[in-house]
Amino acid sequence: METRTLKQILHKEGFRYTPQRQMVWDTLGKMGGHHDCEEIYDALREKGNRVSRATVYRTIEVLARNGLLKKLEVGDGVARYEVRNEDEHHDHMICLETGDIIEFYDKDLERLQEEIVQKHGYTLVRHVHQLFVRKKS
Amino acid sequence: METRTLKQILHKEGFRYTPQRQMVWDTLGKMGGHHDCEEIYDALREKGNRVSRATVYRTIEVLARNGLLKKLEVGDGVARYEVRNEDEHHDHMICLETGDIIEFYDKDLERLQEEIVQKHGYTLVRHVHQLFVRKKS
DNA sequence: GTTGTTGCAAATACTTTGCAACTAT
DNA sequence: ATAGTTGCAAAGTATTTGCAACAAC
Repeated sequence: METRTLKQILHKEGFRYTPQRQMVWDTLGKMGGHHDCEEIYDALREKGNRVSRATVYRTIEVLARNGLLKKLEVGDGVARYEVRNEDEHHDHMICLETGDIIEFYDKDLERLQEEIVQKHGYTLVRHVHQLFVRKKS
Repeated sequence: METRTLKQILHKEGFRYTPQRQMVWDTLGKMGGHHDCEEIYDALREKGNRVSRATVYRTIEVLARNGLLKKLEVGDGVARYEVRNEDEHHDHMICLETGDIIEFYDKDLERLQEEIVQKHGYTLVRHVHQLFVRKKS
């Protein structure tokens, strides 16, 4: 149940701990939800932090590579990120009317996917499951 | 069991029937599988057809909008397209080692998705389900 | 003849990269 | 001191768009 600090995690992976990385991480944590780099960049600048877009992109990449963030691509050409919660996996439901992104998890669904993949002689590494929906009329 | 020609379909939707659109459609049909615009463009030029990239992009868009093509985005920033088969739906399994795209369909999975969406008060419009896999070792 | 379509090149949108200055270790 | 990181602007990649010439209806 050890909660490592960002500094510890970065060091363990051979990366350096910098104020910019901490800022990006903190901001993402405070924002919650799913955000693209531009939003993160704007949020940082608004709070008076001096960071470059390039650093945001690079930091996001480092954080995602180390499992701290989860990348979400909805198909509009913009990558969004969310803080990854170790012990909680979920997929997304995207409302076509409002753009809302709703998280969901279904045990049976997860199991079924594994079975399908196994049946084909593969091992499941990760998956993307997005349900594009509309409010029930 | 009426198989409409591309010409008929386009006309019905208020679009014009042009040799370029027919070429793109034919090429996609002959190629089979999943291809991005550049591949379609190249295939066309190799066969001596004079088409512009812009027309390929625009034609693909028209065909996809009218349900003739299915767009597939794997997360590498390139949209791929495949000829849509009216009465056959499938999802994709992407091999991380070889890049192979395997199609699969599972009835239970489809049903389960519907249930989940309903449970949240929505209607399922479409979905993206991609399983990123690795050959069983 | 009208209006949609094409081709070209320029523009766009998001993301990546080269490089010199800088900073964590 | 060394090697990774930053910021900037420039480059990249995939895709879209303005517009004049053109072709479908």
